[in-house]
Amino acid sequence: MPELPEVDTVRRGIAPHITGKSIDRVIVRNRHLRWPVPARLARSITGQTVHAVTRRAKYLLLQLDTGTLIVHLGMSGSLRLVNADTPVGKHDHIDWVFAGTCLRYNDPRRFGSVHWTRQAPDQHWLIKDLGPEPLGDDFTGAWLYQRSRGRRGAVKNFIMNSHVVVGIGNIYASESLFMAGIHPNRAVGRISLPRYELLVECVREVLSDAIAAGGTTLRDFVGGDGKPGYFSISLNVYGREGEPCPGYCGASIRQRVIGQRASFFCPKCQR
DNA sequence: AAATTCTCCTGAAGGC
DNA sequence: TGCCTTCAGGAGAATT
Repeated sequence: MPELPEVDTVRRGIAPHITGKSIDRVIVRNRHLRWPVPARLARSITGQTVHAVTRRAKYLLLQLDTGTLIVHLGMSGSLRLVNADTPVGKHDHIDWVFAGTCLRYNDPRRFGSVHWTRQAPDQHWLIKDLGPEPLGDDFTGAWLYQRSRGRRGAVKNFIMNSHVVVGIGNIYASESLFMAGIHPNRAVGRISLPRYELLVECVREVLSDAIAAGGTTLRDFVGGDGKPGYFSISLNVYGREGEPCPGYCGASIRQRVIGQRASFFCPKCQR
């Protein structure tokens, strides 16, 4: 399931191949995604040039002449660069055909989405209320501390809340909290400012390491160059229930469900 | 307001 | 070519 590093890996993979090119044709084979693909999509954007490929949270933003395509990969979506004559596979929903290449959107589980807007992307309803980027200057320990006052939830749910900070999915939430030595179930109101400052640094390190390495995934993810984005990044705790803590503390990694999601942690190192 | 639950969907995994 | 059940997972929507 693509997390922010995977989405950014896709962005970097496709951008050089489509930036500056015009969309010759749009083929929508299956409109059924999380929200229906706009019926007038092809008519709206055919002939327009891609000026930039950027990212906000896990949304990919393709800036065209008169608006922006907002693409989300859900948990099983992928974008691949193929030849226009590459045989169409199951769950290939959309082609954006350019001169010499074709951007193909595939999403077996249909949790992804494609929107077209003439608004500034920051004004779009999917994006306007999102919290700060985890790698941006607005994401600070002071921000987390301030936002956590008077709240009672578990810190893992807190940092996965897109109104608090975007782009931290289930895998990297567990990894960041392990690195920071904070128990995922700890109440947000019972974490000090210095610990939030440490957590921010750990989130940044985990995400930027993953971006540098090309993104992590468990399955389904395919990079913009058509190669699997999968790489054996050393996840310290995620999926490692029962294994020894990488901190050599002698304890073993535990799993429990927090906020309906599997969470992995060391019961000794994380408090 | 904040917290919790529900929802979409397919394919993988596991039991038999 | 085995069939059936269970379940994960992003994140907005609905509910409490």
